[in-house]
Amino acid sequence: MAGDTPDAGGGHTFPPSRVYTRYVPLKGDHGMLDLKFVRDNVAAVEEALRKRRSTLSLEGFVALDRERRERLVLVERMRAERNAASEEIGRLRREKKDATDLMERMKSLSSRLKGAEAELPAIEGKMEEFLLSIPNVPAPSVPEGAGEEDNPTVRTWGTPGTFSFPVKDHVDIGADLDILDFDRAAKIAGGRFCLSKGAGALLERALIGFMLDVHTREHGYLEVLPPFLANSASFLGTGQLPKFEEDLFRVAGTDYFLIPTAEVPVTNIVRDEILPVESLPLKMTAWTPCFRAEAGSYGKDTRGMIRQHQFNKVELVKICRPEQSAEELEKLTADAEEILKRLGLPYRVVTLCTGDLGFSAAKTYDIEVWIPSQGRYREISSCSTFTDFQARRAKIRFREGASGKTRLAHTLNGSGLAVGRTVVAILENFQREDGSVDVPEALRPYMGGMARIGKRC
RNA sequence: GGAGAGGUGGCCGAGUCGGCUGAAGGCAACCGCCUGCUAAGCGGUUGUACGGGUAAAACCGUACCGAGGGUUCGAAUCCCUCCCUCUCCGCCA
Repeated sequence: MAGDTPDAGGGHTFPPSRVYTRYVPLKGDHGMLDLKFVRDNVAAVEEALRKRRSTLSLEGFVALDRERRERLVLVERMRAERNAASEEIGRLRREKKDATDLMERMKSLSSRLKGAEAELPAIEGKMEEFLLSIPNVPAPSVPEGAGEEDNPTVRTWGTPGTFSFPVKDHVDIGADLDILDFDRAAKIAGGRFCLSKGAGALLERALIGFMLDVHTREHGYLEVLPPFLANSASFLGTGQLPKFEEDLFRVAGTDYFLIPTAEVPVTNIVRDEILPVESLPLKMTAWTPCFRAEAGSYGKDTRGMIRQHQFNKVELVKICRPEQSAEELEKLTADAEEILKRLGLPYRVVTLCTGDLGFSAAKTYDIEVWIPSQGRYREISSCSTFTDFQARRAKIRFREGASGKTRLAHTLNGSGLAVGRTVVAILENFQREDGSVDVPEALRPYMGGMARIGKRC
């Protein structure tokens, strides 16, 4: 790469783990995430944290903020004095007059100023770290609750089928049909990986094509194919960093992380940009593989392809005006649901309660598909609005036509859908007594007309 | 990997031997004027953040010319480090 200077090791130097591209505030020098909002709404933020069952406390932050402002006033007063004197010196010298007296005095002021300035970064660093760790404030319509069990069901579609024979799970179905091979995947990579073969691989590819086609041709999304690795600044923008590095795979010795969702590269397409208002809502869809470390989920869903280190997903991302975001979330969720309807898979939609809400989200609908072998619904899509949370971090703005003012956009995203889990749902819901699986009508054109997956001969 | 060029405001683009440059000039946008309509033309306005101030404004201050550091009374301008982009050569899907 041009401009790089080899170090002693002959390679590039990247930030060590946990050191990220510094948060760069909006054009400012020492701006904060939403300093004013937090300062002016301490009670509201604390209430939001309580609802989220978070242990974070604003205590200390308020004092830190006061201290910062006191010092800032001091520093800025000194700078003003210095600037005025410097201008005076310039004038004197242009008039060929002596300025050594003033210069001497400024020399001492300048060194005192340096001392005063030196105290600020530490305070601001602490405040910044804190602000980056505050989760988004839940939307007013989000029900309060402690966890998963408190998520209310919004609606249910379809009826779980009944089987006149003992149902098999997708692992057995896949093994019997020789289309899923977890043993060899483990040999190649390890646990939580899958190798699809024959109709299994075709099914996965068909689903990706089907989903993308519906979203681009019928729902008006622009298809994008982004990088599958992204840098730390991008992850900071969408909120996966700095708090959740342990969930990510990092490429050793680099600033690159494997994306855990297309949300990261796609939302960051417009990072640091001011968008023309008429381009909103911006709707994009992308297929990507997703990579997740799944640290802390040991023993959970170890069997099968429900929880993998790598899985395919078709993602929906929207960038819109604040006034549009509530409605756009409903539409986005409906767009994801449409896929399940066309595939004929029974599902329900739940609203995540405050205690179950993700870090960056203000409101989330989970779409859960029926899994016969488990006798319950499992998440297959998660549709969220982040309000201006990601936009603030990633500096995604738009210019209001009338006032000419820039405003933070709202960002949303949702799976449309998780492809691996869709494969699971299809295999299990459409299995037949003889071990074969019916291919949903909508998918057949994408599978060369194949109507049923049977044993290979 | 080797060699070179460059990163300035919404965009393009000047910045001389460091000082009066938040930053010329142009475009775009907005507000007036002019004009059968449109186009052209004329005049004016238009960055962001933080802090102070205000009922809210006005207003005042500070910072920001890729990022970080240094020199200096003073840096877009000088020095160092890093990042990124572009061009050519090499290698490669």
